[in-house]
Amino acid sequence: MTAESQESARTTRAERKKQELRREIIDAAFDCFADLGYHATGISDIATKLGIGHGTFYRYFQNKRDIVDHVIDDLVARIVTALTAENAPDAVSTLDAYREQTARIGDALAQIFGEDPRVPRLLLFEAAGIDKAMAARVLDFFELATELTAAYLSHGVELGYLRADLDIENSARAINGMILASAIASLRNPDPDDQRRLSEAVRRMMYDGIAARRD
Amino acid sequence: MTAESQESARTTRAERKKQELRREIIDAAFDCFADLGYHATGISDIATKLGIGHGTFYRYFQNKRDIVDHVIDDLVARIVTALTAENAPDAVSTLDAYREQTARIGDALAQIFGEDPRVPRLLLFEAAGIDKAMAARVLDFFELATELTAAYLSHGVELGYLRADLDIENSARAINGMILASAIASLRNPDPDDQRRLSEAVRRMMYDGIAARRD
Amino acid sequence: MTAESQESARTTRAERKKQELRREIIDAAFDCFADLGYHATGISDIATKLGIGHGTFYRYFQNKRDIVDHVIDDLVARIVTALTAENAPDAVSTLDAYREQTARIGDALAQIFGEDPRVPRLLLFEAAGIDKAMAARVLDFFELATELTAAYLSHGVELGYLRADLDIENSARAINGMILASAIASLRNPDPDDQRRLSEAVRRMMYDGIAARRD
Amino acid sequence: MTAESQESARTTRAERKKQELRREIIDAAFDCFADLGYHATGISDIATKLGIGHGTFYRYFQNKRDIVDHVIDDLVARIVTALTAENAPDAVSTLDAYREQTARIGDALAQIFGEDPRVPRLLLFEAAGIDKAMAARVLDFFELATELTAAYLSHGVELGYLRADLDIENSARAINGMILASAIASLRNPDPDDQRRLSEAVRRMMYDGIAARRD
DNA sequence: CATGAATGAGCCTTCATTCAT
DNA sequence: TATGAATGAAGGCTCATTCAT
Repeated sequence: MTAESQESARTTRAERKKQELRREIIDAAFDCFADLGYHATGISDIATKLGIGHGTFYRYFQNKRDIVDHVIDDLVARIVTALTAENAPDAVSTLDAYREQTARIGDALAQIFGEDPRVPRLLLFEAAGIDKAMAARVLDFFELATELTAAYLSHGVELGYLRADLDIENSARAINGMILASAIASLRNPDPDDQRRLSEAVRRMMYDGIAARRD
Repeated sequence: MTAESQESARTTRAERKKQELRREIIDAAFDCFADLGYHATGISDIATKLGIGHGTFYRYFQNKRDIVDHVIDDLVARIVTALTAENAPDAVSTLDAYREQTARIGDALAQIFGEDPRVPRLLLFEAAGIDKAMAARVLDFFELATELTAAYLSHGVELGYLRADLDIENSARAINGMILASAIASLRNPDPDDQRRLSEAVRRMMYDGIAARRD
Repeated sequence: MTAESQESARTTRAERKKQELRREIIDAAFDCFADLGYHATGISDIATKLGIGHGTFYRYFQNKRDIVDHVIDDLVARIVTALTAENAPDAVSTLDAYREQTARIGDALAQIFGEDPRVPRLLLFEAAGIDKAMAARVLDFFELATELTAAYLSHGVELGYLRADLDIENSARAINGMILASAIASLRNPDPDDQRRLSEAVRRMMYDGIAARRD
Repeated sequence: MTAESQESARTTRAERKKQELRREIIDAAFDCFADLGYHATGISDIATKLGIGHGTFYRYFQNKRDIVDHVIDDLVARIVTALTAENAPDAVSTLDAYREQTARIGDALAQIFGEDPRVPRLLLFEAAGIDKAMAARVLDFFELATELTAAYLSHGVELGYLRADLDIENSARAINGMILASAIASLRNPDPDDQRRLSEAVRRMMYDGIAARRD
């Protein structure tokens, strides 16, 4: 092994350690922000939770505002991944298959929101109140979610299993609103059965509406 | 005019002035909280906006936390009033009348949310991030809204123009989620036409669902 | 009755009322200062206790600092009166009569200090901490007390029933220190029997000292 | 020098510096409280006197109320040390030795009170007026002083050089009252000669009383 | 590179005092 | 004359950020 490769290896290991600590700081910050709220969280809370000096924090992140951006990045990535993984819009071609896909996506979201209420709390209740820029980011996230949902609807309309006159974008917004309602409901009542019932009600709303059958 | 009635008149005028200023402080606080955010707002911002000394603020409200409660009270009252005024759940008895009522309620909400985006911003984006207690209030508000909506649905099921197997409470949550989505959408895009289209999409979701007709 | 005398009578009555209220304010201030302490007492506390507007206070006294001076004046006058009334230094001419006089004075002081612990508390524990000027007044009061006591001692030395080589002024200070100790002790323990025992110990200290008899 | 000992040395140095600054803050606070009074002293006064930022103060003490407790702790410890050092109650066994011991203790107190009038001023004039809790501490201190003095008297009674019928506790209070009078007198008149004369008058009061000899 | 001591901007809050009614 | 609404100086305290060690 040459001196260079040793050098490289050492650097790499140091680099890896650095990345690890960075990750830990983000996770600790997530915990603190979700538990105490952004404003009530001090940098020292995050540092103490990790057992590091709070000066160290500033070697990894510019300032308090910087870290919360990364925490939210993380959150959004996690949710988008759950929404897209194994569930491409064009993977189905019948209404029944679409219904099943909808259910799968719903389950994935319920998984994320339900298993850790700090996720929806931070995203819905904390983030937007931090400042204008973060509020804009939250709106962007909703818009992104609209686009994702709209892609599914769009595909269904093209294949003919969804209404031809569907207002795709706004229907996507409406559907996401119902998902949002689920997330909020889980904050108050984390019971999985109740969450499943709400999920079911959302799906019936989507497919059957609320009106009595006329036939 | 007797001394007594003068006394009474004077007291009344003073009392009225006091109530007026109280009102103005709530309104100014609403402006500040919605524009700058709760945490970025100082008592002095509120006082300056009114041209009063900041000590005066404390003659009308205990502290910063106190005023925001009153601001939110106000907001909730305004919304609940809009939802219930002239629209008792039992005022209609057919699906068509119900659709119209739904539209009226939707318009009233759009009026409130649309005409002043600071209303949804404060309620949805600022309030919950203030502290745990306020987050709980926001959840309570959603629950209250659920109950209001559920009352409409319940009436419709009883009269037979809504599905007999409707999961009333959860459907109410789903519907409110769509309303919430409208409010959020209006934050990004205040265009009344777009809001109307979204409203329409929500109503079609409720009555027709998204699936293509099988006939 | 002439118009003039009516005028005069009315003025006099008004004047009397004014004096009464002034008195009441001083008493209420005494209560507040003794109970809450000078700094913790607000003008509004005094006004509220009397059921008057706190603006009215300023029609009777210049400011907060002004009233406390009057309260202390009052206190000092009460104590000096008790010390001098019926107990002129030259009223006695034998050691036994002097002992009795000492006991009488001691009783009078115990009366004042013992029956209302707020008196010594305000004078000893509150007053001196208010500001430099008041601290000086308290020192002046101690000096005045020294002079009063010294007058008794001086008379005794002249008549020969007290030691000829007595350092009158400093002995007066020492005696007053013992009285002071009694007042302080009464703050901790208001039991009249204990106070009487302490009084007795002070008198024996004065006449017999603490040493065992050599004879 | 190993890395460990370096580490240890550094820690120790930092620790020592910290303790030093803590000490300096207590001393500066003592100065301010004694000169300006507790209420008139701001944290910034203390910080400015030391040339540190006022935020630094809060790294060493909880709040303004906290520091004054430590200042008083310090004062009490200093006085108690002076009273007990080299002057155990059982170190003497004759009246003459006791007289000398009394004189030594008196000198030690005169030293403390006389050389720095801020000591008695803070303890007697400022402390008790701070709040109820501090007033109680001052009373506790007087009680502690009573016990210390009583121990001396008790020993003297046992050995027979003090009166067998001496009311030990109350005589201790009386003696301490005279000491208190000395301290107060030194506030007005710091002349050492005058203080010595007062000291002497106190001792004669203790041993000879004020009455003329009957022989 | 990690640390935590030091900093001070900035906020909330109190309350003595004034003055229009 | 009595009132109490209005005022703003003043001060305690927090905490994000910096930087010497």
